[in-house]
Amino acid sequence: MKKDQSTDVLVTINIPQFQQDLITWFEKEQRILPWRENTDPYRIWVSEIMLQQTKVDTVIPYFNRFIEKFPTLEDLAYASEQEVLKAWEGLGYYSRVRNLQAAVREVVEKYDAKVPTDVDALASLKGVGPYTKGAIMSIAFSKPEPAVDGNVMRVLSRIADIEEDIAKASTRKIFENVVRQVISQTNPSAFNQGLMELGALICTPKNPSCLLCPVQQHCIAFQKGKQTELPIKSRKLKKKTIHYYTFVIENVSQEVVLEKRPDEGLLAQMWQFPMVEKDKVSEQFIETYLTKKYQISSIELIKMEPIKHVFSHLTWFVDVIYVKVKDEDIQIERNEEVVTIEQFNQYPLPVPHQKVYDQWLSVLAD
DNA sequence: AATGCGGGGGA
DNA sequence: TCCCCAGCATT
Repeated sequence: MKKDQSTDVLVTINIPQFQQDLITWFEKEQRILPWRENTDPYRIWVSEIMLQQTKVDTVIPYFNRFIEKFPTLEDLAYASEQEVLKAWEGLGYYSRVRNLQAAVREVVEKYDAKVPTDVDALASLKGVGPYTKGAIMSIAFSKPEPAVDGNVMRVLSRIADIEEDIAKASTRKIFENVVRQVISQTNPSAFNQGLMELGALICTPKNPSCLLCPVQQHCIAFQKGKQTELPIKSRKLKKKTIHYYTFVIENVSQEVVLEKRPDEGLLAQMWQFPMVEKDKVSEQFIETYLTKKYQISSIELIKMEPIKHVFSHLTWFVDVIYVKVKDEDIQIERNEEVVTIEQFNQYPLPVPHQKVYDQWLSVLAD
């Protein structure tokens, strides 16, 4: 059974009062954040991409370094992919930055390096979805477009007592319709940011601070005492696990082998210590596998600390093996390189392999 | 409509 | 442990 959410909101909320309460609170209480220094569309854009599924505190240092390195849209467009990936190292969801650079290059070519103010042009850019489009339109261009993220769905589900499952893709549109009805036409930027800031600071997932809430008087869930029961969110299935061996293959010159991951999929185009699924190589044949693959004869294998790494959809268990090679030459494949310690900072590594790298360094220090 | 895609922090 | 986080692309 479905309620008519549109009517619900309209008859229940004093919209002008709600807008004023929210905006006044936001203007007064908003956090000082680097991307709030101005409304440069490029900076807003970068911040919005970084903030996807990522907390503000995590983003801040990345944003500052990124903008310092790529101050303008054109700086980013002309940078090398590897340099850009390196600037994103550790932030996760790396396709975000590859899409961002592709989009920025398109803006340089098609729109004279100006972020398009047209909604559809903006939405057509790689990596710019319904949320990011609305965020840029409202924050950078002051246009009254909805920008519905997880915060907004949580806040509005409580304000308007909406019981739709926010885990479902189709639910976002319901909230966009709600926002279209209640958004401030005169200050859509502060309104949208206010909803999100409220979700981050007051209307939190657990233990919301309703007594401090600037829009408490508008909140149906609070009136009903059911604020902790909203939003409704179905949970998802268990993760898969994969077991790997990874090898720190060090030659007599204290260099190691790195391999580049494929162009698509998990951790695309990132670098790692050579890794193989345990299914493919049983423990007793590791030495055979290595000597054959790298065309070497004299090696010593030393077990290091295993690593567990949890992704959003799967878990890696990685056995780390330190391989000291006595041979002069190592035969490597096309996607591999032999790297010195000094060169390491040029290679973007995912976090689990940064941990391997740290282990290797501490061994060398002994 | 469902799934793949990172990583960190809080309860 | 599980959940959550200023989501998007692909199928």
